[in-house]
Amino acid sequence: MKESLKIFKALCDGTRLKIVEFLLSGEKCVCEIVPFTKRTQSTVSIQLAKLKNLGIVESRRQGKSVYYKLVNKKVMKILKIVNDNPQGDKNE
Amino acid sequence: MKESLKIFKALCDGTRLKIVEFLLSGEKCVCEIVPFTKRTQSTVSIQLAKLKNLGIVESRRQGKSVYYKLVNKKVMKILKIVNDNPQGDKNE
DNA sequence: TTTATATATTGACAAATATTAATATATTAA
DNA sequence: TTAATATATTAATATTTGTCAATATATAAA
Repeated sequence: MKESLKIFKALCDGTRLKIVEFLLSGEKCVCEIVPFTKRTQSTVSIQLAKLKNLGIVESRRQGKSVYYKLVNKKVMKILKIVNDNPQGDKNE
Repeated sequence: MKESLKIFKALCDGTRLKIVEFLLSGEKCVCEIVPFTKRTQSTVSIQLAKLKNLGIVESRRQGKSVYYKLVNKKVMKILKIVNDNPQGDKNE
């Protein structure tokens, strides 16, 4: 699949978008992500797996916990743009 | 719906992404978009309507033809980033 | 008005997707 | 080893989605 399409498919679901935006502030444990998203543990686990397959995040295990972090630079840039609130014009 | 989610939902389908990238080079007639995407006329028309509802494009009629153009600045910026091929690092 | 052309809409359908409960796996502690 | 905890996977289900053929609408030409 085209790289750009992969990125947009990764971000086009509310749960995944929320996860990725949470990860903007750094690596997070699944046990933190689940309550943040207000979804069940299985839902979050499934969506994390999709983000991983799409090359957006990476994970590492530490003891019983698994930590996820954003590894896609383009996604980081895109989220900055999207969350930017320009003051000059409506949408500069 | 959140603005960012709207943008990603707009771009997460192959047909819509192709249309939007085509429109990066300027306003286009539906009669040009259809052959470019290699989809049926009804499919293209439906996807154009979705892009319009999501605030990504606008249309104007001129005689029998309808022209569409990109009007979302953030989408333009995002597409530039996504289609950028950095040479320094894998993905700088 | 009638005909031709361009685009939009509808209805049907298959495929993809998100969600959850239940279960499995992995790790650590007892 | 057994029990407890954290995360992943599976199976079932409901919903959404993309596509197309057929039809409707709008405009212009004859």
